[in-house]
Amino acid sequence: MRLVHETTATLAILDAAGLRRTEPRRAVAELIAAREGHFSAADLAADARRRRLGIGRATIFRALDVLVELHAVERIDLPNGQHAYVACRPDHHHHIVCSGCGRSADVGDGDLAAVTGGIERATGFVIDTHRLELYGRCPDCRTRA
Amino acid sequence: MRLVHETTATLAILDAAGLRRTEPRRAVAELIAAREGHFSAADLAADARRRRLGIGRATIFRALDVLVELHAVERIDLPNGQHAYVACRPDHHHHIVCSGCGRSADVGDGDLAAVTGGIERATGFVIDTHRLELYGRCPDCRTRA
DNA sequence: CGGCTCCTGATACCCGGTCTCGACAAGTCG
DNA sequence: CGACTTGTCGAGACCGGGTATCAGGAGCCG
Repeated sequence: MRLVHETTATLAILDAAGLRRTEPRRAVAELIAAREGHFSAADLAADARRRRLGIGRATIFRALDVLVELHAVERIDLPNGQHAYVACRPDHHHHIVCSGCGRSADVGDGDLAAVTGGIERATGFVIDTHRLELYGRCPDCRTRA
Repeated sequence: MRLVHETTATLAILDAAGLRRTEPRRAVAELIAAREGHFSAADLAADARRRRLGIGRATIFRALDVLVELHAVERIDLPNGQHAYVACRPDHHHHIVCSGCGRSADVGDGDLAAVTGGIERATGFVIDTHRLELYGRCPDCRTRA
């Protein structure tokens, strides 16, 4: 089952980073793996309370910080300006977020380099990093509509 | 002087939207025009206090809402996840933000349509909107370094 | 097992942003 | 000009995401 795989992978990442495998971090990793689409820290806190895990709010934020640091989770900005988190793979990529169900898919840079190159030439800036976020409707939500 | 032009333009936008030209809105427009680079609502509030304008915090947020609505100002997300605002032109575009001085330039979509088209084909999503934010160093900051 | 550290939960706190409310002033109409 | 209507204002309470603090525990190593 995918969930187990994902959480063990997360724990392996902890090992690799020289961090302790603690019970709360394991639990947070499971809560995240059990979610679909983007979620907020408050969502996870609510899940934890519902399951009667004795996990504090601060711990959830700390675990999220760790996972963001290790690129197992990323912070995204919804069109309305709110923050959310999504589980994702650890290399450089972008997200396309479904406005219907909230699920997101990872997408690569594609030919973005050509675009940024053109912008560098036009503006004289040297681009260090970029962030591309896409919003739309996933195939499921479209067929359902 | 650029400041005067910008604020009068902003006031004209208010008229066009059927909103009242009030003293506080005028003042906020001036504060924004006097700023370079991105700024936060707290920055404007501090400016207002320093100049002894009797402008409340809530009013600054309300004025910013109006200007965002009218596309005279845009909300951006800094790489560290914080929110900021930048004055900008009212059509669709993106921002490239200098990590040195904070100034930003507007850039067009370039060939981004090709990139998003490829992503639609690869993922099956239909893309409604996108947000591209670029971070780097402006020509001034580079020559200065 | 002993002990050093890192980690945790509770709680207070901070800060950006919103809501509410009584007062006020912009534009309107007579 | 003056009364009215209603959008807007400032103050301050409030809210929610996120952080700092701190005493107590759990991991891990020897």
